[in-house]
Amino acid sequence: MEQYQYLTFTARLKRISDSLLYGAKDLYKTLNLEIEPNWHLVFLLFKEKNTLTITEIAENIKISQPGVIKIVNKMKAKDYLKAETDKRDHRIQLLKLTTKAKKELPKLDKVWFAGEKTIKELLDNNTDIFDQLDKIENAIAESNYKDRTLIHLKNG
Amino acid sequence: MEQYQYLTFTARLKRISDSLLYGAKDLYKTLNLEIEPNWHLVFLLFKEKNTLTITEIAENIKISQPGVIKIVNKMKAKDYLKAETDKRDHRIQLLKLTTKAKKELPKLDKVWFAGEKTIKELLDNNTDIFDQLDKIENAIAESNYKDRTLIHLKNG
DNA sequence: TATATTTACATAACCAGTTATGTAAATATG
DNA sequence: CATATTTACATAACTGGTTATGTAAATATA
Repeated sequence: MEQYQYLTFTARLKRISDSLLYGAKDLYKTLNLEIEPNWHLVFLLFKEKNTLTITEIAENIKISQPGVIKIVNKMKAKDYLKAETDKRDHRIQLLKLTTKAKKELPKLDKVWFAGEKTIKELLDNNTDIFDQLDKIENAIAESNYKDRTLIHLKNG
Repeated sequence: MEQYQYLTFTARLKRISDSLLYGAKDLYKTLNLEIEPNWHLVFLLFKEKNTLTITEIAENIKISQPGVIKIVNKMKAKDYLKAETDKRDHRIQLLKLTTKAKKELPKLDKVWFAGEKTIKELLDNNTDIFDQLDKIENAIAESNYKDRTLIHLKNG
């Protein structure tokens, strides 16, 4: 399949991201941590702001709002997040880190820092791929896969 | 989150691959095609060999064997693949393209070719990313995310 | 040749997202 | 000020993979 670089691109991205994801799950299990992959994205946001809403989290970590609800509910269930209703707008959940979360954060930070080192290593300290991913994301935002492909089909 | 390039890398790969995946689904639906994303990987293999087994497909398209079973079962249900049992080894399914598949293939090839053009466009004709993905895959194969991260944790 | 191991495929349970849709509260509009 | 629209969150159904485990057939070994 090596000759079909473009046609295998999407599946390849999924395979790599899956491999890192399952690796992280496995790591947390080995370390007896109650966290899951990608929760660190939420924790990172709380470094800059101590109250966040579902919508804010979704916008910032670029995961859909129902996706964020699932993450937040799991984090609540493990006592890492607590919520109170906004007094001025009862639709809004004001989310905060719990005492447990704050207490565990230094330990978790160490694990994420080690994970960051791994990614650096895997990328061989070459940051070019970030620019390339930027370009891809921007190009998709401009016109997505379906629209572009329909145009190519039309133009033969 | 822009400052956390490494920590957001995995989620980013998933997001891009998801976006391309859902785009392809949407495209096929619009074109009233009964195929699904990644089936083209299987079709591509049949260009070189007219009989394949589940295991062979899994090895070549680098999807797990249960994953391939799901794809193959769906392709059978849509009458794109047929199977007969190997007479010498009754565990083995010998898979072949159906008449319908062969008949539709020229049309499908056009769609995949257009999709290939889109990926080229999104990558801005820059093939560097393929080499970078190679490196990442090789590095993971050498030592995976979990093992590497445990070492980094240990070494402080 | 009986038993242990390996192989090929099948099934179950899970995973972390997605889209589509619903509900209730807040805001904008006629 | 009543109604329409928008917003924030919730829920359902689905996606395309994954890992773990099971089963039956084939092969290797004692």
